[in-house]
Amino acid sequence: MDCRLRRGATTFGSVKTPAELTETFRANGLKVTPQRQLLFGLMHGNTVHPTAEALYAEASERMPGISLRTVYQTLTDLASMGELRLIDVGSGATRFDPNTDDHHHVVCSSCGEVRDVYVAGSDRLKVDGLDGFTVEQASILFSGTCTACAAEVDKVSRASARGEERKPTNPKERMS
Amino acid sequence: MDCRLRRGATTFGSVKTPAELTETFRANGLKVTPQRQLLFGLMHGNTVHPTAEALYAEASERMPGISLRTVYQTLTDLASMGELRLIDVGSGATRFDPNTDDHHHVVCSSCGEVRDVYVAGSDRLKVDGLDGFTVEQASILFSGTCTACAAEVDKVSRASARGEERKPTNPKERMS
DNA sequence: TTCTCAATCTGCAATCCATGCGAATTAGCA
DNA sequence: TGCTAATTCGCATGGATTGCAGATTGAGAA
Ligand SMILES: [Mn+2]
Ligand SMILES: [Mn+2]
Ligand SMILES: [Zn+2]
Ligand SMILES: [Zn+2]
Repeated sequence: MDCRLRRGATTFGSVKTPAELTETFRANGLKVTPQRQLLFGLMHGNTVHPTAEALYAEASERMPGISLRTVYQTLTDLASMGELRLIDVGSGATRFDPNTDDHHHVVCSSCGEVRDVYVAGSDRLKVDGLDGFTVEQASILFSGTCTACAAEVDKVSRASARGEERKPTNPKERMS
Repeated sequence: MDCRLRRGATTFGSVKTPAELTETFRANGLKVTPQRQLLFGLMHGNTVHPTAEALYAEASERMPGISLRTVYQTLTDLASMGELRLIDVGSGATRFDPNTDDHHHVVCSSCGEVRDVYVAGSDRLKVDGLDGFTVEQASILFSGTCTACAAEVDKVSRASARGEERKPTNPKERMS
């Protein structure tokens, strides 16, 4: 199937609904607690690739007192059941992704935004140096500048050309 | 040029020698200390993608008393001058790579070994979902099993078939 | 060569992210 | 309704990296 077809789809691909996750948890002998249900809901259709801390912040609004420990616990459970992917974009904290399709990511080196990208032909890459390695998986991380940040940079450089003050930079960044 | 030509080459590509790095440091107004020279040497031609701790261990043998802080400092300096690449294979600690060629990596999910791979055609990938993003860089991380670990697994499974004990697993692993 | 001082080194504290642990609580079932 | 294993939660712990400041030193000046 052409990956492009996925864009604009009204469903969330193979992503399970909170109700389905409830089923899955019970089927695996795990209890379904209010905390877990809340997190099922927060992750469903979530495309921002949040960190545990970010989810904890959201969860805390709806359920004051929920612990960060429980957020980590539940996310780990979901991941070990294959309902969630752990993403590392090199920004320090692990990001969680309910999209379990075969896809990759772009990260904005300015604001840290992470988006899904679908890559065609990644399995046909000519790779030299494997030297016996049995490759089971490939993950591609693109990095660059999102449209919003590009606009911002543009605005700033124009302002700078007018001799105005420079705006402060945004987040922390590492790995060339 | 065909990447394959790089294999078995007698030089280290664009990698600078310790002497050249000394030049570069002085040219940038940085002092050349014994600690830095030691690290220049330890990194030159180093293909294992060591962590800071690993380098610290090596460095400590030749220069007892050198501090981990200095190792980090020097590696960071080298990286910010573009003489070193920071690699994140998701194993927790950043790995340092004197190979500044355009290349990618394979990591063995069993023993953690990291090897260079040269990928042809990565710039011709069909990527969907970029949605305005300006991509400046793509890094591909392959993961799988190295030949040594594959042999080990094979040996173990054969032993297991004979009813013997199973060997313990190796390192820590995360991210599917 | 000696002087001088900014750059560097080192040890330790602090930070961030994540996990271990154990007492209190609770979901799910009899 | 009551039982009990699973879960929650707060706190301690651990790994990786950076901040800080006093002691040390490379390298240009005299
Ligand atoms: Mn994703
Ligand atoms: Mn490399
Ligand atoms: Zn951005
Ligand atoms: Zn291996």
